[in-house]
Amino acid sequence: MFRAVPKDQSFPELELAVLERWRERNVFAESLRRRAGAPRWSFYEGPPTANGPPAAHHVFARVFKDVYPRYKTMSGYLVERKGGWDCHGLPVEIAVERELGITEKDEIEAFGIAEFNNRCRESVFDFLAEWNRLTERIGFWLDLEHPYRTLDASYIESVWWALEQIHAKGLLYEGHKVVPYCPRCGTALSSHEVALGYQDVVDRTVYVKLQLLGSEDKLVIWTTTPWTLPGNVAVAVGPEIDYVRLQVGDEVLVVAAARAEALYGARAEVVGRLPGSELVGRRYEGPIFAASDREPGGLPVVGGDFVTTADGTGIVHIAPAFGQDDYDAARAADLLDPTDPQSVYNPVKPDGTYDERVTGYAGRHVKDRQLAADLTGELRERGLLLREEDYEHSYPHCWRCGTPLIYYAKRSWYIATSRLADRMLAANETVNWHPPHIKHGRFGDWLANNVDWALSRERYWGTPLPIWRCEVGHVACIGSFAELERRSGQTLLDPHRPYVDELSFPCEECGEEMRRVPEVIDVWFDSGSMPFAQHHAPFENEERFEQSFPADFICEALDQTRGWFYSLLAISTLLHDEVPYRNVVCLGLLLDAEGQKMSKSHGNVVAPDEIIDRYGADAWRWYFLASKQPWDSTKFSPEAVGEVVRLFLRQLWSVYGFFVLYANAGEGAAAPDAGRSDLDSWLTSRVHATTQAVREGLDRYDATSAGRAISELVEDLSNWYVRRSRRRFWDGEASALETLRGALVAIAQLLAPFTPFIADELYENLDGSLPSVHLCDFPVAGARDLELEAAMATVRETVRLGLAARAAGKVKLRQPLREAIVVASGREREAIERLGELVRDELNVRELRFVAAADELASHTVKPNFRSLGPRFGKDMVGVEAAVAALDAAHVAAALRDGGQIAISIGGRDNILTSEDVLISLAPLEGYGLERDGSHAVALELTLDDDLVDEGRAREIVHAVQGARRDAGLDISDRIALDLDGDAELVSAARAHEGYVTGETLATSVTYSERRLANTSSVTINGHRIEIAFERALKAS
RNA sequence: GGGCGAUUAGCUCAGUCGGUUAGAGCGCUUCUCUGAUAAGGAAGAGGUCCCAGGUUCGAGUCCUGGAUCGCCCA
Repeated sequence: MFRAVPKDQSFPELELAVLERWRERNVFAESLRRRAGAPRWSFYEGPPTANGPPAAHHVFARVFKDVYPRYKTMSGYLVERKGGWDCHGLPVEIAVERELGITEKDEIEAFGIAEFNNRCRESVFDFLAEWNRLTERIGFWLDLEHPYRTLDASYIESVWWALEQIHAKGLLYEGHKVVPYCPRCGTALSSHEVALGYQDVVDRTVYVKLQLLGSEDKLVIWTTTPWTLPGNVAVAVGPEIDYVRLQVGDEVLVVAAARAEALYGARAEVVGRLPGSELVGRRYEGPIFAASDREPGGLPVVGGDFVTTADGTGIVHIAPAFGQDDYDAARAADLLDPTDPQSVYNPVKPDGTYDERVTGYAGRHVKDRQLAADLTGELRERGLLLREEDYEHSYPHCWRCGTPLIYYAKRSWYIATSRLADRMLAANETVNWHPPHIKHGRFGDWLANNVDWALSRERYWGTPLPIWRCEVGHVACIGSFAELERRSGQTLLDPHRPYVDELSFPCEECGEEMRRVPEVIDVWFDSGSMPFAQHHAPFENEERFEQSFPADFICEALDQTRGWFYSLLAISTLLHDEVPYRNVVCLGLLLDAEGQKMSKSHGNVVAPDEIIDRYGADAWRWYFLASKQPWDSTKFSPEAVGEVVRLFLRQLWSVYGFFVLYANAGEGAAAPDAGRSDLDSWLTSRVHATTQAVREGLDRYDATSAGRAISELVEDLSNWYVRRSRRRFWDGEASALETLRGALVAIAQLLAPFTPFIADELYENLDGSLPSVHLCDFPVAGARDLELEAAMATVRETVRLGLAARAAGKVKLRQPLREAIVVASGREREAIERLGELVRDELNVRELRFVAAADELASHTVKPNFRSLGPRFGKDMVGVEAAVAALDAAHVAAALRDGGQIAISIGGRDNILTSEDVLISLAPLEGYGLERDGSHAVALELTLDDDLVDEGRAREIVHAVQGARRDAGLDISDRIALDLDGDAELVSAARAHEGYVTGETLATSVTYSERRLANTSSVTINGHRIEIAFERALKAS
């Protein structure tokens, strides 16, 4: 006996029971144990930060992180799945700042770095329990007991090792980074802080004329930030851009041709043209503003690809201290040494005032309201000002104090990744991206435009940069705790600040004391180090690193192209010159039902528990996996998950319940077995086809098509196999039951990676030979019977047309009809004849009659098959179309139906067409009840005789009795004593088909008009009344 | 401003190598079937495949330009 299946099973409750079973049987660990020694398939978990609650989009990612490892495990691989937590970083610090009610760095230092970092250490795991609970609840199998944590000393030591390796290769240097900077607060802002403070402002912009040395010409530059002009060291032109020389009054001005009209209209005369490349290398009179440390003379014109003609003049003023483009352009032109911070000319002090070098403006604040006017005034007096105007644009402001930010060069430690850009691009070529456009699109572009990795952060809660430096400037990069302790002679209690900062040691070169630099590193370097750092390699477990590197599979959302996808690749390339992952699934964003990004501030965040408690984890997983391709953004609505439950899970559950009901009911009964039917063979073939499709889908990381293939199978199972096999189940036919059970077990195995709970429940009850479906080997597709699959498709099409004909003739399905006339011949006729019982039964007709041609019922039309003929005839298709149209359709249909050929003449040459090349369709003639689609057609004989009417009435009576039985709450196998009374037409029909009526209703006796039985009901059938009375009879007959 | 992606029925989405009359599910209307089914079946309504050019015998599909939306970067 199988365990009874509750019809209204709550899936969330079922899942909790399955989870309990997994725990008891230790199934996840067992699934790994059974693959010990098997080939490895490596998965890397991209670590989330657990200082906030998990949300819907985390579930989305975790479902995709789960499905492929489960599939690969069932397919025979050892798939270890070590969890991980990203622990450091500014978001954690900000959460603690908020908790402490502070916003400034000096407040943190006053509070104490040790205590501040303690708070961070605790805060980062505030929601750990919730993450662990949700991870388990959604069935994401991940080793949560031994996760890697980026704050652990062992992890940090591995990161130090990596940095030391990079330093040893000469790829770690101190340079400048131009960062958004608040001159009032004296602090740089991170990108998300900048995003908080954009405002539309009107700025005064100026056009400045610069005398080109050795020429009469003057270059015209444009800037929205006049305060940066004292920092000018060069101007940039686009080498590919065309420039014009304009005669304006007695001056010749040079601007981009594309800007000339916008700037001067038709007033200026073009007196010359030249490409930007001819300007590169010339010099202009500068510096623009006098400075005590700068000699008057010439400054260079450089080339820059970033120069556009969208606004301005096409000639860009370059102040490397005040813009990243400027900095990069100056560097590219060798105007500064990236490893020497002093080489960046920066006349502005960190407090936002000019230093003493700037003649006449020292001490003035760059955002002083009067400053721009004063600078402009001086330019006007010196005859350099061409024009000034207001310019409205969006500009970032400090979110704390509202001060306009300036872009300002700060010292920063860099990794020279740009020197390895070619290696990273080569590595990227070997990666299998899903979707593929990421490779050469978003990610490839990012790599091709690679700039050095700005590694350092002037913060507290992070992996400390392991660089010690002496007063002289000698640098030591420490790659292990042991080395640090050896050199310092002290014990390292905690590698975090402030403890690590307390260790110092003499410089090996000059003997001066070396102290650690104050910075911590970018958290992306932490997580990108996980391939080795998660195992504390190379200090220990080196073999575990080697076994798991590179990852076969990683999966994260699209925003990780600049994040983890990059940091993994960069670090792997820096250290090993190897690609760290082979397959990447890159998920789109999760939006709300209106298409808005989910965010706390919008208030449209969906709490995972709401969905799980209402519909269950399987439903949600199935929704994510099978409803659409995951790489585009997904509009998520809870109702859509509910739809999945109804359409897929309930349908599957219902078939499962049906099986158990009849398998248990027929237990012990010696049912005659007619053997496997064509329907059984068809179902088995469909299972094999689906298995093949699921494997192919999952092998190419396309869970969506794999899932849809399973949907179609369950659909076929429920709406065709079971529907057409009811009688056999009722009779307890062993081969039908066994076929259905086999199909359900196979479906459970196919579904295991997708909906692990319901799959396990089905397997447990229907098979159970292993402790869990997740310990099974994934099914392997057996041989398909393609001929039978095609035949069944023809039959189902025939049935569909027959039902349509019934509907058109307004004849109820319970009313038997004499015959159906099917237009079919050859292979199609064979198929329908072979499975004729199905067609007769489903259409409720006594006979099937075949006509080879529907000539009496319909007329033929023929059209060329463009798909097959197009490539053959190309331009001549117009002629082909005409030639085919000119053929006698009935003749063509007859000839081709028997496997013949026809000839058409194109351009004086005969061409042979086969049945492949011509599409035949039918148009019904007037006056026939014919349903047709393409070349298929079915007509019904609608005339009824008494015999048919009686049989129809008998079926109606059976239907009524069954309804009464159900209403009385009888079990399906209860026997009854039956009495029928009422209009003579109905009673006589029942008498005429007494065997049928009693057989169908499990009546052990039937009487007429005696009315001695308990349950009575009255039913009207086609205007006639019948009284049904029955009571439960003893089962023994 | 730059890059990437998307745009197909009221909604959510398929649409293979360019090929015939562009599909499914949901929702809606009507009918029907049912002793597993909260299901199923039939019919109907519902389409400027974002727009404009181009290539082609033939374009939802390829190319160019544009619009709108989203993401990333500046």
